[in-house]
Amino acid sequence: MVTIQDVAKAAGVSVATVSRVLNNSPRVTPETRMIVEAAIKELNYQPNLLGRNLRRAESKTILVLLPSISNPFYSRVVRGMEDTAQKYGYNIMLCNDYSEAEMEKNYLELLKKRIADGVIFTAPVLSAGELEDIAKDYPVVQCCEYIPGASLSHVSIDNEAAAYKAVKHLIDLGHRRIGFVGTQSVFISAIQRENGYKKALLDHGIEVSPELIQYGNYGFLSGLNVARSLVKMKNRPTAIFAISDVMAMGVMRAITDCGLSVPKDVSVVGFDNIDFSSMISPALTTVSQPRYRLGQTAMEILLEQLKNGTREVKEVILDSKLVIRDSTGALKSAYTPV
Amino acid sequence: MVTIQDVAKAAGVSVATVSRVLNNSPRVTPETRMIVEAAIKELNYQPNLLGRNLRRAESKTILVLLPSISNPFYSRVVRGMEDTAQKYGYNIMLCNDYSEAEMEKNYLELLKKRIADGVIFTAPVLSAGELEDIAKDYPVVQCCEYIPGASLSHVSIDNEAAAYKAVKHLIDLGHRRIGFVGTQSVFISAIQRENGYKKALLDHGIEVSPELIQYGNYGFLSGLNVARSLVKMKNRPTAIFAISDVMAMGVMRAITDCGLSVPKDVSVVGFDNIDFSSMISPALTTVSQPRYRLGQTAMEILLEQLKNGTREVKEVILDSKLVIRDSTGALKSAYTPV
DNA sequence: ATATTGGATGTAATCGGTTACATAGCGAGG
DNA sequence: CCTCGCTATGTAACCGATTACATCCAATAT
Repeated sequence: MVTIQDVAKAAGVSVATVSRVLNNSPRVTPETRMIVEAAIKELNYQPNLLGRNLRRAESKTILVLLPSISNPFYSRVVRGMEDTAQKYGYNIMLCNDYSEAEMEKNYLELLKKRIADGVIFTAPVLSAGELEDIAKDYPVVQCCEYIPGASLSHVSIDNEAAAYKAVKHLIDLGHRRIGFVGTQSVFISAIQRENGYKKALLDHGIEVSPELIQYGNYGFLSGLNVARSLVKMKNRPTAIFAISDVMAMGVMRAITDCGLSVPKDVSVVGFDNIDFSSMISPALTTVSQPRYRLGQTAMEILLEQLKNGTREVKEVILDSKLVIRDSTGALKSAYTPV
Repeated sequence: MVTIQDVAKAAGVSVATVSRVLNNSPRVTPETRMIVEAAIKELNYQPNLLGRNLRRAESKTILVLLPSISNPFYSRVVRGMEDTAQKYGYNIMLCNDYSEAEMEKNYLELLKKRIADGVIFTAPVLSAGELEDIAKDYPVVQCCEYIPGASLSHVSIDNEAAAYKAVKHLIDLGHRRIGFVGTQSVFISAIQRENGYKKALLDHGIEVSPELIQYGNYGFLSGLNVARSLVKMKNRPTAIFAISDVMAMGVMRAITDCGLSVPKDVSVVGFDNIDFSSMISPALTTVSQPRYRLGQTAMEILLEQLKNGTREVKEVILDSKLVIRDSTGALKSAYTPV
């Protein structure tokens, strides 16, 4: 392995000078710089970052925790983080935590072991206290999901407003019996989306019926199962709002399995606008989040914290928008007055 | 930050002894071991891996290059790699190369910079020569895709045999006009799957018609566009084999867009068995690869190479299987004799 | 009692960089 | 001609671990 020593010897200078060239110090004569650069090229030298990072007490890598790369929602978010990190000379370490606290804790050890300088959570399952403990020692940002109580930076959308918009769209189409397919999870988005659903109903004089609210576990199959019970009701809903596209796909399947059709018999709205939501048929009406910008902003906040050493808590809310496709249609069974 | 020095001081021993405790050296009295361990716990000490790795000249992390985490095929593959790496005390560094040679080269610098000890490619776009250059200095394994010429280890399935099986299934159902939707890419899987398609036809006395072979770029939209031309032919195929599930979804959309139905009018077979292939309706008949084991095996080979310092070239072919779902059906327009 | 041995522990070199401080060399000003 | 000051470069300490080698001590052999 070629080291800075070899380069120094080859160039006939000291290691300090080589280091100065590497770090663009102005205290180097143009000629010696040329000589050193020639030697670097000649030997095909790359500095050993373990040595550099040890000395500088930094690793130039950021931990990014996400539930699983199989969740298609996060790919654009990650892209935003990647691009931003790269712009500032950082690498990211992408880790699947599979929504397991133990996994998250394991990966967080990398901070203490100096393999990473900071961490972005996308959907933490750790408690507010645990997160705040980390944040005492290291920069932390939450992206997408966040823990309301914790005094930690986060960037996210207004899930309640977004869900409100989605349900209002159904109401505007004439629907009055609107089912909800969600989860009883720790994630704030699930709670806020449910709140948005209820608020939209109430604001439009529609009663919230508990039997129309069903909980699954984010999966396709759970969406399917849960929706089946909705569809099989004697007085079934004419529209269903699901808090994720994958669950919405389960809902659509439940509907077609029962011999009904989307949107003719039941309209369906999802959430997230994953790529597949436009590939299925009928294409899914859903809520689109600014995923790239979510990741980008989170990374910028983190790197800012790292640079300044500050721990200022920033809360950023980005806009979302409803994408209307083919899975929603006007209620046509009756001329219900709006 | 608490260092090994602090622990040594707190325990009243030398750093060497602490290090020996950390590394389970037998040359430590049980009592002093206890004292040291108490100090470690007391101070909540974690060794700085930058120091350790520098000294040991290793990083205990493996680079994993994949086109993009948005490709749902790779999530299980990565899981197999992750679990295996973890078992042997390694971390993985997951990198999206977006099928860009420049990106791949950038990430490979991490090897020379000592941030990673070896690399697994899933779908390299670099040339055989470039890959072999890397392999001179570092352990390299190809997983899923590979470059036929290169003398590098790889683990993969027999794509030709798998495609053959898929097409034979269509033939067995009575289909004779079978379309092919593929890509003209650098990836061997695309070539082998096309070969398998052709071989299956020829082996069953069916002529290969160039007009039934269409190329796109792996995307949903390209699958859709390309399939549209197949479906609109006056003498349209009664079945279509696509080399990826995402393309197959495009194909299905093209068919339904034309007012036809799957599988009644046209049967469709995909490839990869991504999660979504069972969520859409009709559920897609497709080829399932042992994704977890692909990743696991690749990682095992890599770590083996790393441990032994050998560069033995291993070529592992795992089994695949056809998963028959609802997108394929018997040809019923005529009683074609088999 | 002394020499020998072997195991536990300590001392210090080392990995490959960065950087504070030391030094050398040169030009300008008196 | 000497001094001062500035700049380019070198020397060596340092980051936090590991580990070869040295040392110390107690137990055993003679």
